[in-house]
Amino acid sequence: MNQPLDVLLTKLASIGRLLPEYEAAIHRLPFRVVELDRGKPAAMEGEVVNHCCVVLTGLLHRQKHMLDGNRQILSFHPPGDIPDLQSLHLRKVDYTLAANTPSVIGLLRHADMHAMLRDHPGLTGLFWRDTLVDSARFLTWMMMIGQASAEARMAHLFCEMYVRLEAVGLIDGRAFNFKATQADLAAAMGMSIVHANRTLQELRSTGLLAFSNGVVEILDWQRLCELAQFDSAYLHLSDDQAGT
Amino acid sequence: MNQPLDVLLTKLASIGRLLPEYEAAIHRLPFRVVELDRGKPAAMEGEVVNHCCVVLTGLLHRQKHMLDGNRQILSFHPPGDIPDLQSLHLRKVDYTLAANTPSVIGLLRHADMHAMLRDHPGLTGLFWRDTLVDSARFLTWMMMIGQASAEARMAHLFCEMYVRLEAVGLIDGRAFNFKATQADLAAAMGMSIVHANRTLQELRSTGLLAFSNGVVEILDWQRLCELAQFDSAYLHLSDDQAGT
DNA sequence: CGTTCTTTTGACTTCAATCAATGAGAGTGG
DNA sequence: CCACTCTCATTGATTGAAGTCAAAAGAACG
Repeated sequence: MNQPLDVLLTKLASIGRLLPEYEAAIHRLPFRVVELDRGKPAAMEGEVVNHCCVVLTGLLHRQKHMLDGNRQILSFHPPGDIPDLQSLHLRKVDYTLAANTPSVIGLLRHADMHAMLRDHPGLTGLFWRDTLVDSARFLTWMMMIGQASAEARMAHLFCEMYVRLEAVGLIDGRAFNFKATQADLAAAMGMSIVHANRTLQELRSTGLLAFSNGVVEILDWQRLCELAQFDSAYLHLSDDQAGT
Repeated sequence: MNQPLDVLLTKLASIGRLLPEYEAAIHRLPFRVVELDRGKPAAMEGEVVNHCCVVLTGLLHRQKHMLDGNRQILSFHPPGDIPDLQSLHLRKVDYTLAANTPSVIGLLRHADMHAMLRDHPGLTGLFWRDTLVDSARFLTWMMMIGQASAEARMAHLFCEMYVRLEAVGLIDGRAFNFKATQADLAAAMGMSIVHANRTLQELRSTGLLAFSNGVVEILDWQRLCELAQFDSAYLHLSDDQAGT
């Protein structure tokens, strides 16, 4: 059965135990499909929402603006993610969620999700866990932005995208799609566009990766991880799924 | 009734609706009191835990180390916080939780908490919400570290501490205890110690605040907020507590 | 009181931001 | 099909913010 929400199931299975009962419940969930052009918002800072969205294809990102207009990209969201799952309990969103690439999303009504979670408390734990993994990624990003060199930061971002996309089967050999512009990368890593460009050139010239036209190819995973000081533990893929 | 966990109730009430039924359930929760000297860890990076801790007095912080030894302080936790609440569903912790000030904490066994949440699904929502507010703070920190000037970052930290401490009644006039060293502030804001020192001097000399011997006094809240571009919305105090 | 931790200062260096152009490609309309 | 416009990537020159190094001065603590 090839249904739109399958990628969500893959994602959930990658971070926890997904019982057949839960799969069935999720497949019963009503959703509305929406297409987004690049740059178009799915949720705006300050808005109060009563639905969340699951990424079906494409790539979304969250960003937050300072009062003076500067923006920080907080995270990227490949298919399978529910970037605004926290809106279930924090209905006023405090970031902008936008399409980084032309994307297709599915809108899930809070009411439907609450009903589903009420009937399946174990699924509540899995969704909660998903928001916690989200949070764990922020910890690592914060550490990288605060402490790592520009080169390490940039390398780390590519490492993370590689591992996360692999978890949902979106890696083709050693290459994957990542259409973020250099301005996006700069906003994500807290550096200027010019510096992002030069940092990328550094990574390319040392033969760690290729990146052009929105396609990344990892050329030396080993050295890339070393440079990035990358340890995928923080993504909590298939580690303790203990539960009670 | 003046019980050790009262400060936890105050904290929970500040971010959501705390029913009498929930208060009673929390007061029935068994816990073990532990005292921590400054610097002593309550949880270590990589450890698998089966309890979490509620801060009763003092101040804890979370920090994460890069492979090369650099550390980033991720958050500070005044009384009422459960800094490692996420361990309920992410049992392998990926940060170190340590006492920033000599502190007293209460250890809560996961098993007891799971049992309590099973009996009170609405309380599950409130605890979930707490972890989401935690996460929302990371978003803002990340934005500040990535985009703001050193002065704005530092000012923002003091603004946040003020508002959070006020929510649990730990502000004395315009002053509050905050015994972090300048090395801690530097590690929290992603800057060098020397620069943290100079940034603090800047804040003092412009008459925005006083800070010495672990006591902060806000001298000009208005201007401090402006400089920090501080907007407390991200702390989600008493905003939408909608639920289903 | 000596030891250790923390704060502060000055001098110097470097990483990264800013400013200012120039290319390179993709899409549009005449 | 070719100008025209956009956006995005790239480069060089310059400036500036923040890091590093080193040392001194205070505080805190047995």
